[in-house]
Amino acid sequence: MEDTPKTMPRLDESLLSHVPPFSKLDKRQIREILDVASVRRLGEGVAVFEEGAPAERFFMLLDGYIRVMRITPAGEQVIALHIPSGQLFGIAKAIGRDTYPATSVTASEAIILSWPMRVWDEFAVRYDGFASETYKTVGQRIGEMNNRIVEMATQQVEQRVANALLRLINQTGRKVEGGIEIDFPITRQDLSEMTATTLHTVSRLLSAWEKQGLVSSKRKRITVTDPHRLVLLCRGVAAN
Amino acid sequence: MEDTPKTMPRLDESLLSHVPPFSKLDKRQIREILDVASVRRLGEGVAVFEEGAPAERFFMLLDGYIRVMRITPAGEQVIALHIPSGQLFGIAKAIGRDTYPATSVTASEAIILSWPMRVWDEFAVRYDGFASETYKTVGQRIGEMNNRIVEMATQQVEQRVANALLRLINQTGRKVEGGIEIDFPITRQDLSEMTATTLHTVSRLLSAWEKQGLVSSKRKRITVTDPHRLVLLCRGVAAN
DNA sequence: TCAGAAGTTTGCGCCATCGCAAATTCCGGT
DNA sequence: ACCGGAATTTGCGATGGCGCAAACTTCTGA
Repeated sequence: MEDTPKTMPRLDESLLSHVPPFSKLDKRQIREILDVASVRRLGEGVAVFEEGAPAERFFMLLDGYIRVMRITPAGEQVIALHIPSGQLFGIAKAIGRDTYPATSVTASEAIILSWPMRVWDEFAVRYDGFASETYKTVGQRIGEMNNRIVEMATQQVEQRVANALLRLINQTGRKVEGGIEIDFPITRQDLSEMTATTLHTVSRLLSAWEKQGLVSSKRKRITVTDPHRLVLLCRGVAAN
Repeated sequence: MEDTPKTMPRLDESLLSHVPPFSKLDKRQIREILDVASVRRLGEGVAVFEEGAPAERFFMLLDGYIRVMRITPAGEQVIALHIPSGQLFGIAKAIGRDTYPATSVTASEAIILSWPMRVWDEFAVRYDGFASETYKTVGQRIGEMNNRIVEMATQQVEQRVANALLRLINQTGRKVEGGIEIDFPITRQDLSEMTATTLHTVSRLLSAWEKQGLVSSKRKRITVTDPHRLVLLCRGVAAN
């Protein structure tokens, strides 16, 4: 990702033609949609919107990764999920809210389209499939959150971290020689904020797994070399 | 609740006139809606629908409480939330799903209206405010789940249980002499499944709090006698 | 009225995980 | 090439909360 510096894309119809909420539309309609969109290219670690702010725009991630998180009164961060490219986000309107329920930050360099929230209803009535597809997205996110809750309630740290890694390589994995790499820079700290543990514990786990040949990692980079055995860990099967 | 045996209500317009998704409608419209509804009176602990089942109907809780939960492969239960009367539930359609994402069970005696899911779209186009209000409900649930995740990630057991109690008395509390009682039967086990801990730990906490005059409890009944001091506990302030 | 089931309380030992601290490695900037 | 900050690793001690077990209480139904 951040290895390949992004150039500003031309706002071409092909950009959106494979994105679910827009995929049923014809060229003219996509043109209309792009005409009211803004594009931004952001570096890593840049906030797109903050929890509680009035939801004035909604977004679509063209390239890169977005991290959605919340911050506690005590200042601890909890990472809720990562959004891969091709998804809408900040769609407060779809859940009847007028403020953003969480903060979102770029997890890598990213290219983002956005529209003023007021065109939402217009899109919903004018473009067939737009509303229903975005509700599906909401449904998926709810499902993920649900799983997250069950996971945190019933599994222990090792399994949670293994799960998080697998989810990351599923959603954002890139094949490299020797395994599948998480496609954006991620620290032990980040991983700990995704799994409700500490960076120390994550570090210990990764070290142990590296010794056993399950993963290999550098600074801010993690490659899963043996996804299959990692799956076993998730089920609570001890890795010998 | 279960102390006052419920009688089957007449399907009267006034039943729905104060329920958000229907509150903007006139009598004739509510009449139409009731005409296609079924009513059921259920005892405590009865399943309304099961996770994964095709979402053939959606529901509205007229009286009582519903517990929404998931069951892990290992058979552990995790209680996601409680629904108070006056809310729609099982609204898979609103999140673009065709199966229920969780199991729901009556937490008390309950009276439930339901409609076949196929009338959903009809309601959405025909009745002003129906769709937008249900999306708000979805938004609220997402907010609650989010909070739950943050809570489990950052707080320890004592705070989580205190939080759960406060949430319960806010949503379902009933004033009694000496405090606010949770309005449906709830066991230590239930509370532990809401807070990702064990019934033993919950029992110990309640005992300790009872000694300090924060709560009083009998079998399946919990009364919060000093909500204010319980709030302090949530913030991590040690009791006395 | 009694027996069994269901729910609750409490003690005790253990261990997964945290918290703190210190050392080490890596990387970007000048 | 070097310096300083960021990220990572690892050790060690403390402990919150679990798991198991046993006793007790409260309900329900026959």
